[in-house]
Amino acid sequence: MSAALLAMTPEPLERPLPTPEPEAMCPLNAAFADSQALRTTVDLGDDLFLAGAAADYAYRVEAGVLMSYRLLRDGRRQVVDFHLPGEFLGLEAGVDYTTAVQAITPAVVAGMRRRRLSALAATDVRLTGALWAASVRVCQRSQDHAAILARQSATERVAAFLLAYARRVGSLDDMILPMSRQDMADFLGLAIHTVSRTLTQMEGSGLISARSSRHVRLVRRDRLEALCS
Amino acid sequence: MSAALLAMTPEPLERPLPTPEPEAMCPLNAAFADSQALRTTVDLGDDLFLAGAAADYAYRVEAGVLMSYRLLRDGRRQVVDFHLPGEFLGLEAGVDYTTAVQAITPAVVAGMRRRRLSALAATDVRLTGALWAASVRVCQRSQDHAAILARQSATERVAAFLLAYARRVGSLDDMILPMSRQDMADFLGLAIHTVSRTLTQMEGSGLISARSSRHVRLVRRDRLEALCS
DNA sequence: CGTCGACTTGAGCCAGGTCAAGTGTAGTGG
DNA sequence: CCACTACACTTGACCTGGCTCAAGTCGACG
Repeated sequence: MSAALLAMTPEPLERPLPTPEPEAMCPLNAAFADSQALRTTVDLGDDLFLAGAAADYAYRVEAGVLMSYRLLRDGRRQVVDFHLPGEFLGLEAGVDYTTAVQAITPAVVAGMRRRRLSALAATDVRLTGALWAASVRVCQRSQDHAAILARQSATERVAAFLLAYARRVGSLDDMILPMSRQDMADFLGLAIHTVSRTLTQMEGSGLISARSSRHVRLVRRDRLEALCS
Repeated sequence: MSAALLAMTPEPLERPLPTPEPEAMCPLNAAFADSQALRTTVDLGDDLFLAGAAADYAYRVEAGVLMSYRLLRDGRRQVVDFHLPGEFLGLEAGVDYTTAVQAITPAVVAGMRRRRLSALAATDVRLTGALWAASVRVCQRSQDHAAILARQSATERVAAFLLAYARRVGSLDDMILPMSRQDMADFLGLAIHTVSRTLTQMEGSGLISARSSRHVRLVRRDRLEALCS
């Protein structure tokens, strides 16, 4: 555990990706690559699992994009995070999942029993470290997210989101946003209208350009960065 | 998705602590009880460590209350969490701490090298599990916190905070809040004035009674609960 | 070409932020 | 024992960013 733990670089929303380590090197990827991991496709809009369900499986996103979310008692929805290929789901769960996970594009995931993962981890220190490190990363992301939600203005939130997402997909210029405006809004703690207006303003002032509503290009990254106080 | 609505119980902040297992039973407590853990006192207002420092140590709070926080680039402060006796600090860090930790009352902590903790964990599966579980708990708390920050009104936030804090200290009726109004405000993502006004209103409508500004009594827990949508 | 869902845009309002005094209350020194 | 200071907290007045409500507009698909 020590080595993997110390080698870890928890990645805040907006920090260069911590060296997406060579697939072969990451014990977690290795675990999911083995024959016991079973691939499932998830249709657009379908839930992979629901909040409150027994957290028996962990998943690796093989293709597509998913979104984890919670529903509040009054029906409001809080999007916790988006999940891109290569990322893991459910590692940081306790006994039950605390979020639901839904596909926002058609997706493929590799699922693995968490018991089996635990069993493997019991004999593989590097895997243990990787599991812990994965939780740490989720934790950091969530704290970064909280900081944005607590204090930032609508413009700052949207700018931070665009930059973070661009960084995650490794996009150099333009990118497709797979999520709806509502998904973004529920992630950023804003009304859908505010997200829409903010993007329109940003385009108006030349920060971004939008080929279509889900296809944007970050024209002035520097000025967007400047917005993320 | 429809089913998710029914399944969900996204109790923010206040989910029952995941079995505060008997001290003797928890391998983490055992680890910190050993001779290698060294006790330190932290004066009120002093930092135990700063954000960005090398995360060499993990700590267990022995006495007093501490607070973890981040400073944003523009000087705004985000309080990430409060830490009561028996809780751990720094377990979920990566290479560096991402928050600073400050004592909001005089405090005593037991510190332990994380390398040593890792070494112990390498030969003790139960300790490994406990470490992981601790990260998971931090992660959940942080997601709950994010949900509150994203969507709740000032009144909902304050109510959720009071109830969660009461539950954590196990208070039946009244309790001392060790943190300043500003600390609360920075935790809840509100202006200090809003926190103050909200508490005044709550007292006005009989939800709480305040013997002094930091000594409150939850008079109508039921109605406070009702506020946490 | 019509329909439907996703998105945009406008108008008005209000919760909560800002600015600016006040009111305790705990030290501290005379 | 009483000023005097300092800091934490409260309160008021006002303003504004973002929410709500209510139409549009756009694009995909039959």
